[in-house]
Amino acid sequence: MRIRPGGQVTLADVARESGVSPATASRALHGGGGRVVGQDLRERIVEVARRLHYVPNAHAQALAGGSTATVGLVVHDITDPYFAAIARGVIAVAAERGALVTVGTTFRSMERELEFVRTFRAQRADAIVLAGSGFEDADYRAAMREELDHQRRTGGGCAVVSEHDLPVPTVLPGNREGAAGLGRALVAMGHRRFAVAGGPPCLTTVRHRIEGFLDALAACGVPLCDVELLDHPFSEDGGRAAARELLDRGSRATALFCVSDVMALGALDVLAAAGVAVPDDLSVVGYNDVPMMRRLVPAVSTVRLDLEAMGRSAMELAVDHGSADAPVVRFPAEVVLRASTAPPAAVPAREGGR
Amino acid sequence: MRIRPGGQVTLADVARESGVSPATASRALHGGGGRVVGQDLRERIVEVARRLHYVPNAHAQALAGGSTATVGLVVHDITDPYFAAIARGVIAVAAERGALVTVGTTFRSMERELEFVRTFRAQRADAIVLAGSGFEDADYRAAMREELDHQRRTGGGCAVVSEHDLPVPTVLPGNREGAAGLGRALVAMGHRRFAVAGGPPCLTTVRHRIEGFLDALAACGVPLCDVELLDHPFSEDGGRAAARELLDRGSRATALFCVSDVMALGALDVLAAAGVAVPDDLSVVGYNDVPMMRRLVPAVSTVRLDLEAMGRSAMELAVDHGSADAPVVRFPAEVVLRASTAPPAAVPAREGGR
DNA sequence: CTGTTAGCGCATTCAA
DNA sequence: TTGAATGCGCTAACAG
Repeated sequence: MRIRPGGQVTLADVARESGVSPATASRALHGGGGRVVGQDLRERIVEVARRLHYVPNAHAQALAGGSTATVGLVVHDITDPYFAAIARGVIAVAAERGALVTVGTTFRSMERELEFVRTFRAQRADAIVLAGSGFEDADYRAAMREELDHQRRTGGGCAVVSEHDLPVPTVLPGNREGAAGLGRALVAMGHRRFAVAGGPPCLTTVRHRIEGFLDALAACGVPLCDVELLDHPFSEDGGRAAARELLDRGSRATALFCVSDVMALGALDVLAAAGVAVPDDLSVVGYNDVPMMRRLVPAVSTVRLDLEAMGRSAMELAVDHGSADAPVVRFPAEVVLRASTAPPAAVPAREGGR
Repeated sequence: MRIRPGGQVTLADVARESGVSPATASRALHGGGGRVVGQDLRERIVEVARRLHYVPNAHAQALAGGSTATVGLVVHDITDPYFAAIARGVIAVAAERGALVTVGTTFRSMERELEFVRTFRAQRADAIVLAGSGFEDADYRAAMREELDHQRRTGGGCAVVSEHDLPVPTVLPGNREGAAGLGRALVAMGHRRFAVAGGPPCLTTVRHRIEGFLDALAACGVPLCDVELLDHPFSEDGGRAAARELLDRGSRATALFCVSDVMALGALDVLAAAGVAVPDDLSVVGYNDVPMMRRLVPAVSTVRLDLEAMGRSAMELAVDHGSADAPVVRFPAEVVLRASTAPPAAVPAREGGR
């Protein structure tokens, strides 16, 4: 970025122009230190500041010991409605507390994620919130742990959303349980052959959802060897790729579990283009219940998470907890069955199934 | 926010521990000033810094004359896909240039918008981008003009998306033309009686779209007194309210123009619940072509704007232009007719209409 | 190549 | 109530 030339109006300018000392100007403008400035004097100073368009230098203020009133939020992709909803919650609480939110977008890169945390630490953010899924990587985890550790040790707050396996305040969405509930619901409907469109297993969220789903199937007596695992990016395009793979390999699955709504969106696109009828030929489910899912035709079955509340909770945990404790707040997941799921054609809705 | 207790590891600590001067440590760690530090010495210092978990204080760096590599982005609502798309463009370009983006969410309050700009100025942001519509308010405009003026005068960049009538770099989406094209298309289809679900006319974007639409209708000979103006908030809920008003007053309109897709979404919800068939009973159109519109059933006719490109362009304008010039980059709007629009039932698709 | 000196703009001790 | 002095952590001159 460009170097900024001088030309700023400083507190000293305001003080000189008002005929007072910088200290007095500072007190008049920001009322610090419990000290009070004479009514008329203050008014005069404020007036001069306005006339000069004085804007305090936030860096100087921070450096001189004041608070930065800044919160760093790390997300994978701000255009993903999942993160948008969480961000909304975080921003709302931050606003209530007079803090500004800085959003860092990592596009799912571990290096970038660490880099953002370091940058936020450099900015001395009052709190750092990690909204994205953690990675299944020992080095990453150790590095992140150290960063957050120091963040807290130096008086800053932090919180993570999703399982990161880090000793910091954590907001835990029901991933295993929700996916398990979905699995049971599908089995109860009569499905026996499944495909799972999963993101990369290095994402903890992905792994948990898949495990929860498979565990439930196994518990219901479904042979897991019949489950096709489609491993693709955790994105709309990834969903598209998964659906294409499904089609290409001539899958016999009657139900497709996409580990996120966004992936389901992509998959549905490809399926529609290929003439696959949902749910008649194939039932499709997603995860998160972002607002769009209920409006599609057919409306998409999914698992509801109160994303905005999770964001709010994360922000609150981040600012309200010292380095001592690391509370965990769990958010329940609720299976929402809609029109994109139906008993498989081969197994009419006969009672009892099997 | 909480005050941050001390405990930070400083450059001085690293220097002392390494047995060198702070200046040397600074150079070794950040390689500034063209000066070079001896290979082995540097390595030792870097090692010490790592061991101590040294994180430079960004405020001190900024204060001492370095760049802040920070960009402030002001939006009305980050969960609105319109802004999410623009933000994505802004973030992408900022990332290319090594800058971090700070997002401020105003929820359409003029005061908050000004407050964010002041805050970004206080943070000495390298650039400030206003992504939301401007307001039709002389005081607001004058205040914003002064703020941005000073931002630029002090070496910072800035840019606005949408008509703000400010002498700064501007990205202009086709609002009047797009809305006019929509109006003509609807008239060509045979529609004569219209309703317009508009946001508050104090938003410049809203006013331009409505004016463009009405002008086109007038040019086509449609009596404007037959156009019902529904004035509601510029949001999904506003769209809902507009549709309810339409229903309540027993409107005879055959086509509903919603000034944004998000409003159209809300309106469609209410219409569906009320049993109004789209497009058979009522044609509905939106604006912006956010990704969801093409997936709804019926797919929604709208006006396409390349939002992400607009965001990219704004960011580029902001950093590449000094206070001298204020270029205007126009982005074309393209009418996209889909299934939510059809000739009105009363006027079968007879050639020529009228 | 490295150390020394001097501020960046502000809030906050202290003294008056 | 106000003013003077100090230092936050760092970088950018200058010397050496």
